[in-house]
Amino acid sequence: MPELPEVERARALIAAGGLGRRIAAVEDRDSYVCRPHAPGEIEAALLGRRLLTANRIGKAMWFETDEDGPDLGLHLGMAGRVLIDEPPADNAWDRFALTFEDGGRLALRDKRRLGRAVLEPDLSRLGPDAGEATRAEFRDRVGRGTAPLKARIMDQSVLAGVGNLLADETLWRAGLSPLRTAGGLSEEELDGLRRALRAAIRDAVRGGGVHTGRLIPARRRGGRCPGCGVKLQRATVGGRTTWWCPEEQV
DNA sequence: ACCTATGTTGATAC
DNA sequence: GGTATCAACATAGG
Repeated sequence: MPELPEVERARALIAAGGLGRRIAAVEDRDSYVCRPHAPGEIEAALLGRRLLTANRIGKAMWFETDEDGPDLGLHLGMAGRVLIDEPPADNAWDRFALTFEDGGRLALRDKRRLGRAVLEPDLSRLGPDAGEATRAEFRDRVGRGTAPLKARIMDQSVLAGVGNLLADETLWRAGLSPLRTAGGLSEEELDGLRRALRAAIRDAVRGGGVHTGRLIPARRRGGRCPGCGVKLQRATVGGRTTWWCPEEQV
């Protein structure tokens, strides 16, 4: 699930219901999800503090804490979700959790364990948020290199937040082939790509996730272009399964 | 049983 | 430096 739109919803959930509550306990026993911290380390740093702010760049979230405490970083990985004030999963899928003094709870529920909880997260290698990059920034960063366009927009150091599904949806909306060489796009094409990306993000945040996109339901065997009805093409591009319309995406 | 697939990221090799 | 590949994790399905 989690690409930029899902992460934004998780951030908003925490902003609305997770701030200002005093932390009474921390479940940080999963030393893979909490690496490189040892069990108990995150707990020791956060006990008695409260989350003050809920921030996001791309798919990365972080929260400042009071009393000059460390920031807490959360990443949803490939299958993570944030839950607030829900009972713990009986099956051990809650890989990290804060229990508040009032009895409530904030949990990172993640079967796959590819999510992350970490103190003082390193955000230095992230590009600008995919929804916030200015036109000049976007032209400059996306419109270079010899990698296929899809790989370029999914590179988190170029632009933060675009995942596999959002990439396919965006390229479809923009009418651009995922196979185009990033550096070969015109300024007009780059501007159009930026517009398509911002619209796809806006729609997905409103709709509840990137799955609510127009192309996404057609990304399956025999799927057809929602625009012209031709059979979608499938291939591996940038290491990820990619679907696109061979007619409309040039 | 065995192979493939799946929203991510990181290390590694060319 | 940029790009490509594989591995990390767990589960589902053909």
